Amino acid sequence: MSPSVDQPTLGGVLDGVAPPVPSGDPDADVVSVLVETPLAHLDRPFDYLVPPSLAEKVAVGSRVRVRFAGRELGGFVLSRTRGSDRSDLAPLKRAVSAAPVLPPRIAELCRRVAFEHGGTTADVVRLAVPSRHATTEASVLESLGSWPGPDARSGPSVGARGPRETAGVPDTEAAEAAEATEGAATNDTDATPSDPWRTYAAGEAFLRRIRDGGSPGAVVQALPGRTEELAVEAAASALASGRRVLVVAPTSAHVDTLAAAFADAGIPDVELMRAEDGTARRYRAFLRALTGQVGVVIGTRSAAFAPLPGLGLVVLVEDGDDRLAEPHAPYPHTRDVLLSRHAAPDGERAAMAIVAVGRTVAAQHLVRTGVLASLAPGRDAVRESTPRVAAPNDVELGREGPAAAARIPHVAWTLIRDSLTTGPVLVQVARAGYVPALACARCRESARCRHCHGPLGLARGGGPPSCRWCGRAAADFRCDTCGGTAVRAVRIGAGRTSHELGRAFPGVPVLASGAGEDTGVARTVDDRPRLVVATPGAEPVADGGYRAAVLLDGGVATARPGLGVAEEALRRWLTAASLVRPAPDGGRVLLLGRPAPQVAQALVRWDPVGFAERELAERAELALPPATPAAVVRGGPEAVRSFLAHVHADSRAAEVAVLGPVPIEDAPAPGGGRGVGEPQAQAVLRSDERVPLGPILAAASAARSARKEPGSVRVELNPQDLL
DNA sequence: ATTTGTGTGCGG
DNA sequence: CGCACACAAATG
Repeated sequence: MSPSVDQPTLGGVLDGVAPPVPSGDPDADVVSVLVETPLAHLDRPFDYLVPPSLAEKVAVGSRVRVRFAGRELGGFVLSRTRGSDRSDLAPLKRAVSAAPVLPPRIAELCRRVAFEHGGTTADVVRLAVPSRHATTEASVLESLGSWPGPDARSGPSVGARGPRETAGVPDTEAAEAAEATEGAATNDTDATPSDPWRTYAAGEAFLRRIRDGGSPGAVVQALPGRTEELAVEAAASALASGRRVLVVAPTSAHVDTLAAAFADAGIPDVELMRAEDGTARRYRAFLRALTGQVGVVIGTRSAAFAPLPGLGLVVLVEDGDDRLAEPHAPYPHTRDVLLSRHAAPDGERAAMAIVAVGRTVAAQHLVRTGVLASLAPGRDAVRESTPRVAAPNDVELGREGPAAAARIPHVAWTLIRDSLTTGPVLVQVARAGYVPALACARCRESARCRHCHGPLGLARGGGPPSCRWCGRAAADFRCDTCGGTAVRAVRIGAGRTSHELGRAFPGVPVLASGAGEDTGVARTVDDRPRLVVATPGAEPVADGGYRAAVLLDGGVATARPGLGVAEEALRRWLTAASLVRPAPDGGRVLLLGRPAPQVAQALVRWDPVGFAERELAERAELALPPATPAAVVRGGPEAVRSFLAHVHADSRAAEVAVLGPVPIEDAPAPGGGRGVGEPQAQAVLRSDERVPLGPILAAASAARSARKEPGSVRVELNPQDLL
């Protein structure tokens, strides 16, 4: 984010030398159209005449079809004016619909996001506006009477219990007026004590500012199980200020849980927006949000663009989850989209709360740069509401001796056995296929550690097989069952591990939960004793909380190469540990498998903020994102080379370091999985923090497009998987 | 990408 | 001079 840079403006007057065209009709009905062309150098609005026959069906924000470079393309009306400085305008070909699906504030949002990521506005609009569903549109139109006319300054009125409509983006005065006149009527907000926010020194002040129509921003470290309450209370405050609320979470399961919490709190007019809902449902939710019929939208990634009028608060839940990273160009992260709705000077200026059990390095960077405040609970609150965590080292595990019958380290066996007497126990394993696990080459029985009988696996970087439980290297393997000495690789995940644990704890029901498992993902389990074996992200919530959790594969999670691996490991452990009862109620967590000590300590001390701070400092020292912005450029060697040539020619790029290009293997070709085996190259651009990379990247893409240079490049800003 | 405009070369 | 082709620029 760099608000100080000059940005092009949608619908702005074209610069450059004006061609000597005669002035057109001063009364002509003219629209500025964002044309859906894939050409990067044509990312600017174009004017068209509105033929009288289409005058009624065309509105600002509506879909149209236009003739462009000889072809008929789709587009969106950005603005409508009388008269034009040129007389040779082409007429609109067709008005697709009167529905103003791309209102100016969302068009501006798309343009800003495109600008920051070096992509085109049309690409971002494709992410923001769902595909049209005519039947649904007709039914919503009928329930509404009519779409707002082109001159309407606000959407249609909302239901009696909904928030008051405010004109466009409500300014502080409008919000204050709403509060002054109707604040007392909505005081069911005050009837609900804002307990979860009292955990934070600045929590109540944060809520008060939202209620007063302000737009504070904060990153909040949530205590286990409190995320939903935090979101509900913040939303109630924004609604009380006469503004609307957007909540974005990584998965449908998160959305369901949040929706249930909002329903319990009696908050009306909540709409859910999820990618998997299908065209009709999705378009319906979108139109209801657009027309001001809902006060709160809760959704997954694509909901970040929800066109809520009078947006007063955006809440981002669990921002470290990789499902919030957009997989389509220009790859904007949900965090960046929502940040644009919070902090952009010409944006909607909504309040913002990033609520997560952990703390991402990216969020900590926003704290460090003063964009968002940091709210973290005190030590006492943490001790009261989190389980006791232990991460025994080799020595501690080694002292156990070779407990012959034990199939897992004695401490873990004892913990699981004792905890199972009163309720469910969670075992977190790495995803199937993620761990290169080993089996006896002869009898296919899984290869076992001779000390603790844990399963053997191979580290990613090579080296001898080692135990996934105690971490000891196993140089000389001998199969317990058949005496074979050779091993072979197998895929091992929740299913396999649950089978093994089932044998270790006969009579105990075992449930495997994971995306790649036959049994699928379970969302909840009851309070009865049970072993639950889950892969990260697929942990069911236990009624009453797990009595204990054992986190296997700790070393696998932290030993992989790559930026953000430690952060991701800690996030996964915290997520699993958050499902365990707090320490005062006996909750215990055991982290096994030789995790990196600093990361393990961050879990033991339950200190995600401190960890993120140290990680951020390290990234700053190494000039890595997010401390230092970086972009990855991938594609055919020639395409990458020409892209870099344009970057070098850009005077703004004087402070931009170019690393590479280097040949890479296995990279997916831009635009899909095709082109496997074609040579690929990668370069990394690294910027001085004051030089935003977005416009430089966009200019290089535009130049390549204008010159019809062959091939394509994939440009991604601050990717999670750098290195 | 497609169209439109401009320049150049060569045959007439 | 007129036409065909090549290349560049614009695309409303």
